[in-house]
Amino acid sequence: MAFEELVKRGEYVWEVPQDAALRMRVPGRIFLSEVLMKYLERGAIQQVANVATLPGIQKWSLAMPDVHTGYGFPIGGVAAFDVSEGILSPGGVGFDINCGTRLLVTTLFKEEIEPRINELTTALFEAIPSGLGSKGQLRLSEKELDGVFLDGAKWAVNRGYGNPADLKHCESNGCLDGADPTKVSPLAKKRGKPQLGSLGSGNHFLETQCVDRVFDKKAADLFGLKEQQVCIMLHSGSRGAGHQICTDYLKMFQAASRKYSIELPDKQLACVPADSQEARDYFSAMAAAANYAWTNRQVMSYWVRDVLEQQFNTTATLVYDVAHNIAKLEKHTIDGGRKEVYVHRKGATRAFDKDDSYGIEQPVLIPGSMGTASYVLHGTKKAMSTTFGSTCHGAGRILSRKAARRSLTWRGVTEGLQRKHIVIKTDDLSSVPEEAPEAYKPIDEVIDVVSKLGISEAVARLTPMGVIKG
DNA sequence: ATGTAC
Repeated sequence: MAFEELVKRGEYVWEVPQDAALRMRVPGRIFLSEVLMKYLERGAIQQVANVATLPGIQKWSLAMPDVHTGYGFPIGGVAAFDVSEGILSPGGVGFDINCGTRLLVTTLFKEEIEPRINELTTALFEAIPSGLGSKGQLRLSEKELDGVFLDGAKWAVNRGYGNPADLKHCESNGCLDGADPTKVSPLAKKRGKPQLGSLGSGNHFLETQCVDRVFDKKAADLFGLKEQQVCIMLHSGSRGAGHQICTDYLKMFQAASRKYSIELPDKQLACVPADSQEARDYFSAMAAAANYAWTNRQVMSYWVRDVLEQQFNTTATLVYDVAHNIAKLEKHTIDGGRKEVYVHRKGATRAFDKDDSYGIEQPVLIPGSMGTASYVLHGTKKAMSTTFGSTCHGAGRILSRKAARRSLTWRGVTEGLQRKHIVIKTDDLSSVPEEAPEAYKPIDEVIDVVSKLGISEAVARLTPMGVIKG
């Protein structure tokens, strides 16, 4: 599968034709502008085609404009599988189960924060543990950890880490049904237990941002966002627990794929029938990891609020919290009928046209790369009919971590941030070149494509003031 | 992404 085979189906819509020789069951669709086409990897096209061969796939194997090559499924990939004829695949969710984004809005405005951004960033850095292997401040018992897996963000709110209103503003209210801690391995529990309330590493971040532009005043007002207002954005996931759960089930599914005679063009696509015991077990463990991630972001929000209270005698309101690595049981209209499907979103964000948190379309949060803008959007009807209610998840990597380290320096990147008056704090200096804006696609272009496609609509643009890098 | 390896 190569570039020459892509067929233009519309502005920003490129089809990967259904190739019988490859046993594709549906065509692929990749959403790109001419600018983003330059970054498209051959491997990502192949992965879109590979996913199209999996049993029970509906309509299309999709890739968002921030697509890049991942483990089995592309990052930026969306695929829906029939609940009875289809499959579940850990590679379609990703290692960092429920990696996601949360936005809090403060009562402060840019000019109030500007003179104190250094001390605020330092205080946040000291309050929220970050980096590889970082541990949280909580000491959980086995039983409490099971509670986190079962109840998600509600577990934290019940213990005073936030308020009940927070839950209303989380995707799925911060808890996925069907979680079962007995389906989580002892090793995954051991890794997860000390880490609750920690940021992690890599592209995870905590940023102090300000609203740079409002595009949709009605939605922005409802979400509580005004120009120049200061926000805190968190990008984090399920830490070692989710990673271990993914590893455990991938290993199990390698053998199970053979048992169920599922032919795979790539071993990394290991999967099992959606109605099998193995699939039920994976879904229960994945939901537990998803709930851990929501609890993790909820607990970190508590420490953010604690810092705001101490430093500015104020607090912050939760705007929304989205998952962008998850499989969910959803009903969609497919070929005129309503159908239950497992939607795999791997580096893709839910963008429903309805949501009960504000009574309008669902808020969508898209983090940019370090030093660049982030966006608040909302979902659309068009997303419901063309992408199973999904949109992009971020800028999307273009340089590998290694390539970024080779071509960029800590000093150069930090100076670039300084020129934009952005303060940065990190324990891991190697993360600075790896997460530099130059290592990612231009976020404004990605947002432009999803907006022009109509699969989400921009509400506000946020620009960073202080960055904590994991 | 990740106690950066089966």
